[in-house]
Amino acid sequence: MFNNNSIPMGKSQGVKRLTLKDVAEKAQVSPMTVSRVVNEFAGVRADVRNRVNTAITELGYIPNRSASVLASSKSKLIGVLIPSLSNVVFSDVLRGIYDIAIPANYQVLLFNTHYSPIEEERAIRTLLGQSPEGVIITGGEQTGAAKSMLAASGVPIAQIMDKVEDPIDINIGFSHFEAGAAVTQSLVDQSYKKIGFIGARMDRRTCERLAGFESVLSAINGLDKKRVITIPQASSVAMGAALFRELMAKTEGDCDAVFCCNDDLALGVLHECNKMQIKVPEKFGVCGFNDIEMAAYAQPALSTVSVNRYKMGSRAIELIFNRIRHDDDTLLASPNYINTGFELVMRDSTR
Amino acid sequence: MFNNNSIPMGKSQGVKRLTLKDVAEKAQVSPMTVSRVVNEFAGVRADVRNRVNTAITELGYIPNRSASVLASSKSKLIGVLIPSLSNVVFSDVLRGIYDIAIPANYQVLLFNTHYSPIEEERAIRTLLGQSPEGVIITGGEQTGAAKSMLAASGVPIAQIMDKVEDPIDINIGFSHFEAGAAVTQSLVDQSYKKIGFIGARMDRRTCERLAGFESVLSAINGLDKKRVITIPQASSVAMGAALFRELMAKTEGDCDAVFCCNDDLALGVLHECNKMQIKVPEKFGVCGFNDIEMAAYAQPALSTVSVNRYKMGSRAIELIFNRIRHDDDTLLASPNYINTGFELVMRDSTR
DNA sequence: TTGTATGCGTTATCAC
DNA sequence: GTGATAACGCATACAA
Repeated sequence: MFNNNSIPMGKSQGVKRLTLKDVAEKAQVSPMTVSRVVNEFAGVRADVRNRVNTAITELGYIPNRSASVLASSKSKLIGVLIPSLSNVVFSDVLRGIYDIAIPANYQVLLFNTHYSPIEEERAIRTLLGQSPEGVIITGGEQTGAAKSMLAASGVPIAQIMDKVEDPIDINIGFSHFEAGAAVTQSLVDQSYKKIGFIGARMDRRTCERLAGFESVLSAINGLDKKRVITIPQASSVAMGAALFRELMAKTEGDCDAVFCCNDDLALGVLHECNKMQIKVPEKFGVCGFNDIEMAAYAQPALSTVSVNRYKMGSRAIELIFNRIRHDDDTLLASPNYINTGFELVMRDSTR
Repeated sequence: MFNNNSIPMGKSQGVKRLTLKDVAEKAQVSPMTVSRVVNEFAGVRADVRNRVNTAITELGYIPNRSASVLASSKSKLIGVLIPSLSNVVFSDVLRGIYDIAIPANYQVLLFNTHYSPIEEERAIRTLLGQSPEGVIITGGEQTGAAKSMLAASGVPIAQIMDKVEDPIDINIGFSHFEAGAAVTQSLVDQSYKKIGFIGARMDRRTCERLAGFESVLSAINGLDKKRVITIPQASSVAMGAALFRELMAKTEGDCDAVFCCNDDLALGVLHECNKMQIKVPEKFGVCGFNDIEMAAYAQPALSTVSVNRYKMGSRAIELIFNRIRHDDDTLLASPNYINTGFELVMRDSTR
């Protein structure tokens, strides 16, 4: 590695910003008329509009949003708070959000909360200072202060990913408890007898999946806490491999299947099984969660749970837009809970 | 899938926003004093500051950024333009950016350009309306209008990912041509004789890698265009598998290695080789690009090229901060090209 | 250490 | 159809 350093440009900051007035003078109209043209108001004569538009392009005028927001209190801004950027799960959600927001001429202000309610609260404070017209936030574990700030803001709030017990406003997601239970029941049905659980990060949603897992196994007296391996750190393929080794060590191999809280971990488990020559799915079943693309291409193809990530994002912002448009019209307003569901995708890593 | 719809809240918009004056009245001081407390200016007596602070928390006051930006022309905003959100490459870059920006109390405004210079130009126009203090943008393929808007804005601009020929301001990245050439040379050195190339998306950087590939093979008379398979669509594991089949069909199997423009494609190729019982690396060599985590866990472990994605993001914003701080001090300013380099990581999918 | 006057660039509102 | 005026909420510059 080497650097090719050269001399900096040393740009000068003192670039006077162009305003409506500059354009107005050039086009021989009042600033107000320019404003009307910029905002594409109907009642401007064609020739005037043309004169203004050429002035705008010739000068390279760009409207000042801060002034506009201040004067009109319309920001065209949606705030989005997610716990992680380095997770396909959230990049898919984000795509869903952007794909609706951008064509509607809205901006997205994105905050990474790093799975911390404290950081989240700080982000919310910052966000609300920008007068967003809506907020999309992950899950329902906000601090009390955060929740009341959001509620007090008076703008539509969508809590996504998770079915939350006491939604602030809109809620879009699915029950991770049910999903965890469904996976576990499926493993039981495939006659695995000694089923373990591997989890990392252990945020609310992961804990719910674990709870679903435990509830199913408890009911049939099949729950053994030795087979539950969790860790607060972030998950990764490498972590999956490590946790699998821990599971095998702790149970002395007395385990014939594992439900991993996500596909990354499961991929690590699969890799480890290959290395240790453990036959999957005959001797050992592996199930992941999320159905990332790689799951279908693993060796053997990974059983997992498919969830509508893109849709959670896109529906969230659609509902927010509904609220924005029909704010005072309760009849036209939309539902405040949408279950995006989940689907078991059983491939070759389980029987 | 099913929905649990219930009755909406129907929030009222008419929430009067709290201002400095409200706090000032409550704390029995002037608005200016409140402003000083909010901005943590030194010269405010402790008891006054406390009175103001309690008033702020009691009322739940949140400063209006638009007004602040308008009055001070300091936005604490960095604009970031990337071509894709659903690509680990960029989520790592983003982490690098956020990890520096947020602790420095800066916001990031993120735009997805979808690999389109037209969308990019539109995004730039929108962005500049928000008075950002710096801009991070991918590569150097902006439209003429985009480039001049950026230059005219007078704020630091960092073009990242790629070594660009005529940088607007700061440039951080590496030569994809050199990287492509290095991979190809390595395959040649491992005595692969009939090397192919598989590429999707074919943006500037991918084309550069291909050019490097071609230059090395041409030099030794080993370039056969039949072995170059490219497609403009997005890449994915599935696409890698499909393109590999196409490569095999077009060359009638007369090919003993392939350089894939990224790891997703390479993973698809590997999967296909397994299915077709083609021995990797003995009969067929596979090399990817980017070194995503999964590469090391593929079967066999994937040879690839490691690049400093996180660093491209973090250095970019660090340099922008340098520019912001030392704007008028040319001596203290930083270099305007930084080569973040690359590294061949040869694993088991090549000899 | 604190307060007052003024302006930032835009839009709402009302004249013309 | 177009223009004048007064906010919007805050920070700069200066006065006290």
